[in-house]
Order: sequence, then structure tokens, then C-alpha cells
Amino acid sequence: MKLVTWNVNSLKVRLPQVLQWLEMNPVDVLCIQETKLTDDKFPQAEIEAAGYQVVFTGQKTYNGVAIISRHPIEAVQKNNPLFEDEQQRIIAATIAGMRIICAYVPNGQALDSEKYPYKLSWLAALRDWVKAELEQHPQLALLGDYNIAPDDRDVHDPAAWEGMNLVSPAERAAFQALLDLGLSDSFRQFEQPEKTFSWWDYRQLGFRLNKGVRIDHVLLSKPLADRCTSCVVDRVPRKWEQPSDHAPVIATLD
DNA sequence: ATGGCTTGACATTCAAGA
Repeated sequence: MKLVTWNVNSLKVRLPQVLQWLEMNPVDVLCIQETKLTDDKFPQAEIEAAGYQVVFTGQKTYNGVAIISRHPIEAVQKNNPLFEDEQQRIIAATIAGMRIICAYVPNGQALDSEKYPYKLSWLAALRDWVKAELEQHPQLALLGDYNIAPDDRDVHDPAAWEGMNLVSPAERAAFQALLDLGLSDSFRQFEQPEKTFSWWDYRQLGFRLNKGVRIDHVLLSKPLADRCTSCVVDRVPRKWEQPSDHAPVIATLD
């Protein structure tokens, strides 16, 4: 069982790469973020033609999330019922007995931006909702772009980033609060190469110089974490022409 | 030096991303 998260930064631009990647990597569940498409423009037929089911919720220009699955998709929930939000950032569904939550956490922009308190309250509401979901679905996976680098190991230059958006103590505490629900950062269940990241800036040769951050995560509840045999970042599509600035993160379960 | 890419939109510059 392979569960994947990938921020595609516009599905309109990236659809050929998503289909190419799925052909090379026949996964069970692919959660994507930043589709940037209203639902009437979503390429459902193309994804179904590739042998997958898909559910999605989007809006114009910003945000938008989808779950692509090889298995039947049931009990779809769009957005957090505990948090009124016009921004389309969450879609959840039950697939193969697992509760799958695909989340695009607000970026926050900067600590003095009005988007930063929005990010923190959004994360607090996510925690409350995931807690309730866990009580109903012990087998739960929370995949997405968290816009949080949980640890200094997850930042190419921790000194330069200290106290900044993505690494601030309040954001890291919000991430820890999710782990405290009993979730496991599947990437850290295993020995990993140093300086493994999931996002690199388009500018200033960010990818070539590996100036990145690890902000895309697969969190697993205990029953799923116990079945997890690996979690890796696939850097291959980041090297393609006109890539997303994020790479897919793949968790494999027995 | 807030620059440097990339995407999308009531575009022909601006907002937003991270």
C-alpha cells in the first residue's frame, strides 16, 4: 500500500506530469494540493482514463485539493466541519478501510502577516477535527503540505531560517500537537539521508544547491505506523522541465 | 538590496507562494 502527498502547484500546468508520474509509480492513494482549479475545470476524465478514481474541491486561482485513488472512494468530506473557511484546503475520504485526509495548510506568509494567525487557528481547528476523526477511524493518515518544517534537520540553513515563517515555535508546536494525538511522522520512523527536503525555491538555483525545506508530510495513526516500511521523497519529477516546486513524499505500508 | 522564479488574472503589473 503506497500513500503519497504532492503539492503540484497548478494541476492545469502539471496534469501531464501527474499522469506520467502515476504511470511510473502505480500508487494506491495520491493526495494533491494547490490544484488552482474550480471544480468545473477539474480534469476528472483524464485521471479516470488512467485507471484511478478522484474526488476534489477547488476554487479559482488559489488552493484546491484532490484525492486520487486506485481503490473505491467513500464518505467524502470537504473542508473541516469545525472551521468555517472559504478557502478549499481539505478533502477527506475513506479508502481501503483507511481514513485519508488531504490537507493544504495555509502558508502564513510571515509572522507579522494577518495570514499567520489564520494559519495557527486553522491548524488548531485541524487538530480538534482530526482528534474526533481518530475516535471514529483508528486507521487514519493525514497527508499534505503542512507549510511547517518540524525540526532544524528539515531546513537547509537553520540559522538563516530561525524564527521565520515555516519554522516558528508556534508552528512547530501546532505540528507537535498533531503528533500528540498519536500520529507518527512516517519519514522519521526510518534512517534518512541528511538534508532530505520536499520543497525548493524556484529562484537562485534552490534545487541544484539543495537549498530546501521538508514541509510535506505523511502522518500515520498507530495501526498504520506499525505497518509502515518506508517513507521517501521522490526527487525525480523535481528535475523534469517546468516542475512543481514540491516533490512527492511516498509512504509504503505492508 | 525583499531582489532572485512560477502561476494566474477584470494581466500588460500585481498578488501569492514558502
